[in-house]
Amino acid sequence: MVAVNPQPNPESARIERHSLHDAIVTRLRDMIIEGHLPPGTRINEGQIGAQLGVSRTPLREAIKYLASEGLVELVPSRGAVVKAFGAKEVLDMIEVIRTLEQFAATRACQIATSNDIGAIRDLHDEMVACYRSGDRLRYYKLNQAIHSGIVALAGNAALSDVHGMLQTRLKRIRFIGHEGPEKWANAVAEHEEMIAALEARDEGRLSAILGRHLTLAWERVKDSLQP
Amino acid sequence: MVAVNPQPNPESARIERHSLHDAIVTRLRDMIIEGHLPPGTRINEGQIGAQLGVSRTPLREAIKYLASEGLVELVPSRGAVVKAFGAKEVLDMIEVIRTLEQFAATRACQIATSNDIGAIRDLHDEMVACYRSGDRLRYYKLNQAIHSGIVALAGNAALSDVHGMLQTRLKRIRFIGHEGPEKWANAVAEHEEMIAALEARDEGRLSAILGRHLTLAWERVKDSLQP
DNA sequence: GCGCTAAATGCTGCATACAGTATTCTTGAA
DNA sequence: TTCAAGAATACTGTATGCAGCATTTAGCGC
Repeated sequence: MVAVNPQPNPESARIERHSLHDAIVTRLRDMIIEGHLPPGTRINEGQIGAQLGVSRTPLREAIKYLASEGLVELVPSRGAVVKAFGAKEVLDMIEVIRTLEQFAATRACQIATSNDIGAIRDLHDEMVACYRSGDRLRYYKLNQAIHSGIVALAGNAALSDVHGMLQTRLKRIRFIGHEGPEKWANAVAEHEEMIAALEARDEGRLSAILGRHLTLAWERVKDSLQP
Repeated sequence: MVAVNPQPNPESARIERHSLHDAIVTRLRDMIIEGHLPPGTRINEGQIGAQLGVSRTPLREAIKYLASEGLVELVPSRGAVVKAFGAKEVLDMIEVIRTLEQFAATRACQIATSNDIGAIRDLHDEMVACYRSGDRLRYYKLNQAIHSGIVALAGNAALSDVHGMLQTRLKRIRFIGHEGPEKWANAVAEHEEMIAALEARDEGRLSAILGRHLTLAWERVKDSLQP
């Protein structure tokens, strides 16, 4: 059975010995995604370090890690700034994600077990419940988990890896996305179709729906972006 | 015109102010790719730092960067080890690369200018010359540059980004690949077809050839891998 | 009052120092 | 000889200090 976690935490089974590094990376990443550190912000090492209660050294290491992830940009002699994505860049990312998810869909329909698909279905049902109750944050996280989950069904670590990376870069932007109620309803309906196609193991249909879904995701966010 | 560099160095136009970080990252990466630091090796910060003539601090930051790139693995309290890829992982990476390159091929045939394609052709011709003269290292670098170049023709930064990342992880392995003379000859012939399809802007054919090419790339390397 | 220059402040980049943990070596007994 | 336990060593993880660069502010001429 393939791992399907909301938090793609590899080896979450074993105890966490001690890893300040991971803690800082995760914390910083969340601060960026949740908008505490808006795009364009210069990261002041002294200030953030004091805020997190750590010295500059491990903080700097975490920043370098996030720089490689593409969330921050390293400017020589001026530190790191939170990366800002323009409309074209976002569209590009979405198109790559579409390509990856469609590839994943094909594989998933071929090799996924019923249990695997059932796990996705459970996530979906939970997500629909959040939709009905208006729990936006939780809905959003489950939404991401479903997409990551389908990708995970393909059983390809490299695929999950790059997909997760692009998804992370887009997280802050997609969070803005589902604004209007009717758009939100559409998104839920699309997901419903997705799950149905997955359960029917209909590669072509799943692929088509995913493609459409991401096109609509683009429609939802594009107006809130700078050129 | 899209950038087509053997070294995918963004903004190589502007002067390099000072960036020990980049220097160390590049150096370390090369040491891993070229096999100076074989997979499984524990990176001794003191030793490598002394060897490169830098203190541990910037070296550690570079290591974290490469960890995010997937070239090294961070083991708590035991530092970093050079990541070793098994056969399945390599196959997975190749399949993702195939997906990405095929997507790129479609776009490239649509939007690339004749100049762009001419640049790729030049790289190819140079590569063939290296093949004839037996300049393996240069051949290898040009080979990578051609693949990166075609991807770059799609004009999608995120695509180039993830493709480059996976290609980097595979570099050391692919370098082992082209061993036998007849296999090498095959690879060159495939490339010839690729360029022809690109010049004809034949999306389908280019895509098919790229797919075949990567399948054969897998055939070339798979035997030299651990399970 | 406005623009330009220069001092002063703040921050980054790098090195070093120290504490804690893993690993290796040594010593002793079975 | 082999194994085990403890000491010694080596290395990682984190903090701190200092030098150099960027930015801001103050002073001065116009």
